[in-house]
Amino acid sequence: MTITENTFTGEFNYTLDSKGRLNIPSKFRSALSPENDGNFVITKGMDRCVVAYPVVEWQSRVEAGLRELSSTSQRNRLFVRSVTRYATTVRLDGQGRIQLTPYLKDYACLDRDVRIIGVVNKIEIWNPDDLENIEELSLEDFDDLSDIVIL
Amino acid sequence: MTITENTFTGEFNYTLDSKGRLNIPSKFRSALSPENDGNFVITKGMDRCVVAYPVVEWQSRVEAGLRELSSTSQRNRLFVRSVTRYATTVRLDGQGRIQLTPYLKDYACLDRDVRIIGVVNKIEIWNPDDLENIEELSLEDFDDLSDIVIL
DNA sequence: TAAGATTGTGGGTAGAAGTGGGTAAAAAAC
DNA sequence: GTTTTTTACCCACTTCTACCCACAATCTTA
Repeated sequence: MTITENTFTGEFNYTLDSKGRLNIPSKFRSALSPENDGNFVITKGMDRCVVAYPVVEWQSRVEAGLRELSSTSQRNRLFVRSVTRYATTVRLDGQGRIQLTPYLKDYACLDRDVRIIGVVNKIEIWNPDDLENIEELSLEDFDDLSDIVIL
Repeated sequence: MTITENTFTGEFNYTLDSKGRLNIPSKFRSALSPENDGNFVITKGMDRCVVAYPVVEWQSRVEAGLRELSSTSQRNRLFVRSVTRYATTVRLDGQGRIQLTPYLKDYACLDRDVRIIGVVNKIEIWNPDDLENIEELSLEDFDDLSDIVIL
């Protein structure tokens, strides 16, 4: 089984400690640790959150996608830069924690309380307030999309 | 026989114990335990209930669909998040019980008394009072739909 | 009907998970 | 080259979880 088949789900509340360390849910660690070097890549997410990919996910999906983007349009160039320049490979410490970069901590307004959610092939790290304030999907939209994913 | 052919039916009353554990009807356990890792996925249901899918159900219906969705549109991102963040893989303990997450327990207003019903390919977990109220509302539609599904 | 098996419920406990802090090595600054 | 800051590793403590055993009530079967 490849690591890309692993799916991250669930929601977890943690706190950044005084040293700026962030715990990673133990349910997610197994997808990161053994054959996957215990490393993953953190960078800027879409809606003011921090995203974390297992390195294989990052390489196959993100890097591959970024390579496809034509760099003739300035819009694309800006996008590719903003994704890659803030991307950092991080490693779990002995207790399963990571260290966020100052930029990402600032970008996602992470102070002390942090909410981590699993989103299929990646992990998202949020300020709890921001996550709550994200506009909920309208019911019509939800129903439309539920045709694709039958609940 | 594949697990997807299994159909859940019936209604059962249980109680959440002091540790927050919830018994799963023994009639449902056989569809979950042996070849299916004993795991299933619990998440938010449509009408303030908690739904539980056997993992294979979840993977074939939900995961497969979610992976197809492009995350470039915010609408899609909201949808994927709203599905995965509340989903948790749980395992039956030796006595056939599961542990609900605090969020889902709160969402479905589950305190002590709990009603579990089988709904074809999934299980629904309800506050008994909520379930009764829903039933009353849908009574007038029952006859209409009975034309399609002949009982 | 009696005996055994199954099921629902409760609780103890070892180990895991989350959190905090000390310290030495490494990096950066002076 | 020395000092200061930062990082990473280690250990410690608390809380929580999962596993185990127990037992009464119900169901099954001989």
